[in-house]
Amino acid sequence: MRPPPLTPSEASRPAEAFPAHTPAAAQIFTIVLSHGPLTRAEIARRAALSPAAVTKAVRPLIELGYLLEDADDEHRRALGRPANLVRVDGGRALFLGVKVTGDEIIAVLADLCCRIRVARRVPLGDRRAEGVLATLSGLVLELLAEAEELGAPVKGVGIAVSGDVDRAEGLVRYSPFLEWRDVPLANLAAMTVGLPVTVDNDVRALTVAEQWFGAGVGLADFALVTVGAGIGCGLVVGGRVVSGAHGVAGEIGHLSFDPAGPRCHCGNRGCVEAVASESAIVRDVRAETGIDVADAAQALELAHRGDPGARAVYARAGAVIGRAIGAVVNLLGPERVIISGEGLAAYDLFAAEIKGAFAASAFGAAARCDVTTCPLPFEEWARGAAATAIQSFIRADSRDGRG
Amino acid sequence: MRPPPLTPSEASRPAEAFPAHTPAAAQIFTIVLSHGPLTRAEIARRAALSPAAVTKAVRPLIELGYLLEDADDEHRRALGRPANLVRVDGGRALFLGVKVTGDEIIAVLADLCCRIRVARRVPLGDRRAEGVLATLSGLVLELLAEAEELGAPVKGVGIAVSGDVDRAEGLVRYSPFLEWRDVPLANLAAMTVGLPVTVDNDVRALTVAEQWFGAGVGLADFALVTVGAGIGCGLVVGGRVVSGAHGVAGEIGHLSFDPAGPRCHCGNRGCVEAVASESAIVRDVRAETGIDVADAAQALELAHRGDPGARAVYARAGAVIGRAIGAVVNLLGPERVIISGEGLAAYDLFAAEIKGAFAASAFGAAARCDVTTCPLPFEEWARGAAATAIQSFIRADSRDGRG
DNA sequence: CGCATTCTTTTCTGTTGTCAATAAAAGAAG
DNA sequence: CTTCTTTTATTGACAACAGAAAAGAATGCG
Repeated sequence: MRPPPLTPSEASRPAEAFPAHTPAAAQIFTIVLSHGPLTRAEIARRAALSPAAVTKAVRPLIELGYLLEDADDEHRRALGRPANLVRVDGGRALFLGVKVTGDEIIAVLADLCCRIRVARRVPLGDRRAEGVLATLSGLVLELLAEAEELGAPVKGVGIAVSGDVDRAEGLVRYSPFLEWRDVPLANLAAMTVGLPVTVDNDVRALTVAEQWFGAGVGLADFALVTVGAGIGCGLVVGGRVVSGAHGVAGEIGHLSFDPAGPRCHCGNRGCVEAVASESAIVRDVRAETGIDVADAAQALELAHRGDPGARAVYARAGAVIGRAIGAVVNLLGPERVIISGEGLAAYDLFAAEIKGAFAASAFGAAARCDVTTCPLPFEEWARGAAATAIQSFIRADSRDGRG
Repeated sequence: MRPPPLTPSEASRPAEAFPAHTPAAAQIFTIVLSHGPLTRAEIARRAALSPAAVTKAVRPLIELGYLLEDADDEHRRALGRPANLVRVDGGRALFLGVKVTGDEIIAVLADLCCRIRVARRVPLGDRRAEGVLATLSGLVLELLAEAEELGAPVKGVGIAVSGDVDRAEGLVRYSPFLEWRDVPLANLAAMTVGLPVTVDNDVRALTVAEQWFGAGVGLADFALVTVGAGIGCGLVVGGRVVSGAHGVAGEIGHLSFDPAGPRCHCGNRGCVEAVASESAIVRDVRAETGIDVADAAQALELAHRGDPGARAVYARAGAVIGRAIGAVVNLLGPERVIISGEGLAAYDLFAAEIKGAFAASAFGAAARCDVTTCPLPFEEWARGAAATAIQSFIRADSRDGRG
């Protein structure tokens, strides 16, 4: 249950273990990580532990430099001993996050607080595992060199891949975009980069990032909906990211609300992806306006210029997304839904329809759910991967799971 | 964290505490409860504990009679010391389960293994809280008298109510059928019956019963779909029953897959309940056949006699239910979906359509989900309530939560 | 300057669960 | 019939974790 004590040689190695011996220590660190600087007393309250336990857990973390302490000058209460704030030293450790898509690899170097320090993207010629692995290794080495200059050790690598991914096994079971089946990516990558590697589904990785560092902080139940080339959804229920019994969950893109809708590549009609994905929107804008827009950007521009046909296409997409969110909310009753993704560029065209369709389909108390958006710069997917690496680092041996 | 030690007077009271001091003990008891007789070695494996810990946790439970031990004559392995099986003594304690509907109260007396010993139902004239409480108390007293004869102490009462129920607070926030708002039912009932009372949503209660004693045993992710007067859904994700941030979850009945479908009382069109609930089916059978069937039973009989119009109505209902199950499966990727409810009487009319629509809408690996049915005698809802009472009894003070 | 107040640390103690050794209960082998 | 092997169960020593209580620290207030 508990990791064996470190031998001297292990302890002096650069890749020393994270000193969160006990689940309580990992929980405390996670709380400080997500909820910014806190006093020990506040940590004790949030973790439902005694102040003594917090002091004891915090000490080794401070000694090894993962936590920093300073006086709380801001909100000094009138009375009593002034509190000391405890916060995470982001610069203490670095992590690599890598997002692999069908045609490029995006990698970021993030610190322990998951702030991006360096970002890189590289096009991908060969989709076969060996080729991808070679490109990936090159990119990782490049970022490791950058990390060298920042003077902090890189403690882990996270890789995000779309499709059916088994994080525990580090296995990509099936990835349609890459045309991979049963690729033991974590082991392969760990071999070539010499660091612990965490592999997870891309949407789940993004969800972890939101849960620990984003709009999902402190929420036990929320959903993250990504709109872009595909429509995805990450779910957090009871503080845990949902993976499903077979490794697949949050497949919001193939919900269908209209049996007469356009045909989807999955074989059904009216799927959310068949209406609201980038390719579907481009297709529909062409059909509706007769203008041969080349890609999503052009379609978007056309709609922004006020073309009624194009606007109607976006409105339809928004309505379908809103209904899909309504379905998620009715089923799971989350506290918040975060909409994100490249498709958010068109949010002004969507927004009213999304909110309208959501409000109409949410039932009862579920409608109290807060629907927000969160911009998604291109490195965000890779940052999600870094978040999974941080997660793995913190609880290298202690399973916990609350956000 | 731990309950205070019992004073002598408390210890000698009939309602002595359950001796599951530690979370591990509660976990062990739960494992034995759901997974039938087990050897200590097997319990240790399942609970990820050392055999020593199991021995220590089991002893007081045997001493107080909650567990029984006997030799394992069945599957004697060739070699080694013969194992002793540990099992729960169902007769050691009794629980009351009560289901309150708009027009009747159903109550059962169940043992610790959640086997029903006695069942009663009483019509309900007055839906106001005081009237219901009076009828409920009468029924409870009646069953307590029966319990007297069985010679085992009644340790708790569970009450299941449809609508928005806060189990932790014992509060019925809103129940449309009863027209209740913010009724502190647990406290009120505890006052009149003098026993610990657990109040929960009816579908969640049924889900707990399936998770601990039914088709959901051992599954970390499953869904229970009830078909009847309404269409409901209980969800278990990561071993925990989903309640949603606002107390509402599993609202499958108001998913809509057809914007042109019949209008639903919630204001939308094409909701599952507007197509597949008993009242919708009766309405549609009348419209389709021109025969003025009085209720669901007559509609069912008509369909069973082969009337094509009636059969078409059931087929439509089945298709919608199948799509709803598909949505649940795509979102959560459960291992199994259990279909139950009074409407199951028509399952032969539904089945093909449900399976077809489910198979068509399930995406990728999610389709590996197993779809089963589970008959639902009328007392089953009340049994679910009893299961929640058992659950509360076992972890009176230790929070755990895995099934 | 003492006092109240709040945050933090220390010391002590009890609980819990693991470890390793041992006992128990068989069949198998000689 | 004895001894060995194999598996299950128990025991007692031990380590570690977290809580309680009390003391310590750092401030404002009268």
